[in-house]
Amino acid sequence: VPLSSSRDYLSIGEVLDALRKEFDDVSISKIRFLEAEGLISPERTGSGYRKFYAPDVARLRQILTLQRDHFMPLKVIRDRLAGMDGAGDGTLAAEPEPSPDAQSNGAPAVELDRAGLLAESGLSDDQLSGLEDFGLIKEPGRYDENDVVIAKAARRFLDHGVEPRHLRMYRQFVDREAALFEQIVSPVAHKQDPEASREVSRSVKELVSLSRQMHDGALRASLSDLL
Amino acid sequence: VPLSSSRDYLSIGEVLDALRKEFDDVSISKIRFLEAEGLISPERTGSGYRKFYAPDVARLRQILTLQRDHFMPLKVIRDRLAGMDGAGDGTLAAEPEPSPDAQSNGAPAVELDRAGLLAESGLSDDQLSGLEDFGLIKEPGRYDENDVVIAKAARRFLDHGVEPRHLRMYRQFVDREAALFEQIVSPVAHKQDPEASREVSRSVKELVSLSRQMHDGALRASLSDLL
DNA sequence: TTGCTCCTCACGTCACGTGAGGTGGC
DNA sequence: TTGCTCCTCACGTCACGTGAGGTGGC
Repeated sequence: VPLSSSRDYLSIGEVLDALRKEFDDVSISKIRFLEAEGLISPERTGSGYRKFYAPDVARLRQILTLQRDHFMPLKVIRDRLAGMDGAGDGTLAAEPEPSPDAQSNGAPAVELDRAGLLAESGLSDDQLSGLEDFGLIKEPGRYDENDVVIAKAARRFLDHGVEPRHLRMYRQFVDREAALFEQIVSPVAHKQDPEASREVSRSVKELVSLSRQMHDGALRASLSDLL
Repeated sequence: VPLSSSRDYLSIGEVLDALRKEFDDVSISKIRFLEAEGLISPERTGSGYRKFYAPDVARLRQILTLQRDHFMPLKVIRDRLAGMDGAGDGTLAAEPEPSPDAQSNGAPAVELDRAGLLAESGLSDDQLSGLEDFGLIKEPGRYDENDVVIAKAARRFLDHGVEPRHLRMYRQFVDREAALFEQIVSPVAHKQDPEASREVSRSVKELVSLSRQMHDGALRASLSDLL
């Protein structure tokens, strides 16, 4: 969106035009609502018109992404962005390296042992071993939230007569996807600064969301005569 | 869900249990809300408990499907179901055979031409041709809602530098999945009665939902170090 | 008898949309 | 000057969720 030479900000309507290609649910009233809720704070002209500078638009884009791709409610988005505002502006370098397995995003970090995963999923010991044999669960003795999702889905697949070996294709496919996504973000991932790693995380999250949509759309299309 | 021999209906809690495998956003308060809004009218016991007979559960399932898969607001669903109530109860035989591509479940049946799909997705003509070349969209000149989902996701993938040929793997994988699901339901699918075809549709929908969960869980697990 | 399930009714909430009535900018 | 964009403020709405206070069923 080329800016006119005499202005370095966008009006609310211009912001709408700039964002609606990316976010089909954006609206003027939504942008005003987000300001009323304290999520954005654009400057004003003398006569009260909102002025959106590049960082304002970037922040809006981030909010809309968190809503769309991570189903995050506004209250959570507000808290998280407030936390980032307080912690610095992205140019810090002196923070102690966070431990690799500590989730920076405040995820509940489920940790179950084998018995816990069996109880949670309803799988038998043998069935879980089958999933581990085919690479769907990595058998470290400690299982996280992804393992719970996988185990529960597998359990219900088994009810339909699907066997663990059939599920191997998920492992194979996901490996190919993950390799593609890693390749896509690798130019940024190899940079050292902390802003780069946040950008990688954002990109990967969006790619995961796109993957789900692509997979779902294609699968429904394939099966439309049975649906 | 096996019914006890002395009852031929389900309580609201039993309905919840029966439906939540298929619809993860169903709740007791939601079911009660749907009654308050006039979308369902279960009978009551002498003491006021709701009684859900098979047709009530079927109607609920239909409402939830229209919400989830066709993003239909309740007002529209209500009007549509009211129209169908007036037209007959599903046991008619004198209706002219519906044409094979007419959706039996009242889907809005999005139909776009090529220009419409391009406008809706933001893809260029060449990009859409690329998707068609790699089998993601079947180029009949008429596109449905699945094509819109696919095209929009593809558009955003392209923004990330993914090329149409990379997306071919979705086609390949989905073909394998679809073949597995068809094999699973084939014993029932070969029966002739109409109840069988409804059961096939229900099973396939659940398999699609399980597929999404399995895929999502495995992909997030694979990429956890980048998330 | 004891939980557990279910009931109603009022109110709350989340994320906006609508519309009246008015001012500002190229 | 004339549309067009933008402004506020009050109210509406959609789809539920919550919680109090109470009754029913194995």
